[in-house]
Amino acid sequence: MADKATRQAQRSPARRPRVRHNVTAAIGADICGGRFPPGTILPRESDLCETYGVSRTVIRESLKVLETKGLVRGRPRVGTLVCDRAEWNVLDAQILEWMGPDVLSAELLGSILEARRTVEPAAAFLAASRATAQEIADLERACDDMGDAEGDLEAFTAADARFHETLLKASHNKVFHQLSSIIHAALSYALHASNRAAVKRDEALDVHRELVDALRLRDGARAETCSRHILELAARDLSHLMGDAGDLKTH
Amino acid sequence: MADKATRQAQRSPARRPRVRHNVTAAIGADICGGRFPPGTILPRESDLCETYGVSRTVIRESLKVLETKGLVRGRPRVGTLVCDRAEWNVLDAQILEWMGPDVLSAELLGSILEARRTVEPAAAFLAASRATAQEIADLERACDDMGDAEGDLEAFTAADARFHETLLKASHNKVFHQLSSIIHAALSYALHASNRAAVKRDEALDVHRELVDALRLRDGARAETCSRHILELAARDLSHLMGDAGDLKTH
DNA sequence: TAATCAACAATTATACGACAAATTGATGGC
DNA sequence: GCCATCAATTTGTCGTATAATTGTTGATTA
Repeated sequence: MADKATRQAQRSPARRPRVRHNVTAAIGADICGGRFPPGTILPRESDLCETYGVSRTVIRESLKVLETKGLVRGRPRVGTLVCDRAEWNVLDAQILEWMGPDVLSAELLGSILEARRTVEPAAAFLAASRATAQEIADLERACDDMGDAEGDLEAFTAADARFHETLLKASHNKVFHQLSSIIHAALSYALHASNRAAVKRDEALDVHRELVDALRLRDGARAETCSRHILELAARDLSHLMGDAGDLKTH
Repeated sequence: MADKATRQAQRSPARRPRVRHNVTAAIGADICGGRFPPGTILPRESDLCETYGVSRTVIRESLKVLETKGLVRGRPRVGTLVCDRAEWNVLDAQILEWMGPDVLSAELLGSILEARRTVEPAAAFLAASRATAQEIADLERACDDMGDAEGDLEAFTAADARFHETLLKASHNKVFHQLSSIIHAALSYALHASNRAAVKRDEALDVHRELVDALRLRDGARAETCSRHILELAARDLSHLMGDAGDLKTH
């Protein structure tokens, strides 16, 4: 998806009534992007009103939303404090989006990959016994879209993300399903930072299809193995991208 | 029209601490508790003002917060729609708290247990190589508190929750660390619904201590095994609590 | 008579101004 | 030099007004 008009919101002239939800994204992006570093107090609300060109009501609603995400903490008289990054809810899809591919730290990317290697194979195993026919069809459709993408890296990544999200959904585990956001973030990073070779994409696609086959046959063990294989490819991509910093290997 | 005298009477007696937080929790609890079932439109904002005795500003900020949690979705002219439970962010600590032990569905509890059995052993393995001395000391302290709790089930559960939260933190994986909330919820449920036998608590405590030993020796495999053992005990407790209906698989 | 479209109304979305509360820093007294 | 009191500043809350949006209803035409 196109990343909205996050910085358009700051640049808006004056009276533009179409900026209710975008102010939250603008402030959130400014915090995640480092314009308001953790530990600092951001400007008082009346100043933020002028900065973002909206009323204090909107500013306050936005700050309350950011507060629920653990990004800031408001205290009377002292102002709104930007929380430490450790307190940020990194499972929140919007925060990951605001951080963007450029700001995502190597540590966080490593954490996400580790989590995927833990969760996704388990989800694949569960999906083998629980996936509905519709979900399997959706997975196959995602594979087809990945194949049709050809040179379009963005379309390929979108289909890839849909595949993994559907897989988590097909595990019929509510906790796993909620973790889709981190996969979006991981793939989004890979999309922007990499030029994945076509060969590897083909290889990945083959394994994806094999996983769907395993699901259709209700073969949990094989589905789990396929998932591990997919993530191994992703891990290779990532470590290659990050200059093999070495922190990625689990064992 | 809001009765000004009444509101004055409310605020004058003592202090007026953080109206917004209470109102958000109240509406959230009413939604999670079933007073506003999914699919329904909740009363218009001016009515909510009277119901909860606050101004529309506070109501709107609360609704905005609930919207970010996926609980409701506001649309102009039509009102605020209560989203389906599938859209709720069940990883959110507050939502789990609002749902409470009575409302937590068997399906969600099963999902949480499944997720724990997937994540915690992996976290234990990682913690074996990454835990700091301070974290290991904290884990031991939690074990001691569990032992000191004796008959106090609440204190025991609190120490238990602190143990598992510290373990996830010691994995030094940001994603795992954020999942602490679901463990709190699971243990909170077990606390309110069960009368865990003292024998089992002793057995659990022994395994907890063994896990700390494994961490101290940097023995990842053994830590992982201990974690599995702990969760096996928890699973037995849970299935026993829920009338061994086998509800853990599906609905 | 039925279908399409336009005007209306109701409700949310946003804005603005005011006051209350609370915390912190300063200032004066002991 | 320390402590208590006061004032200032900023958030917290409130009330109302205006704009935007959409469901509804009624009219008009084929």
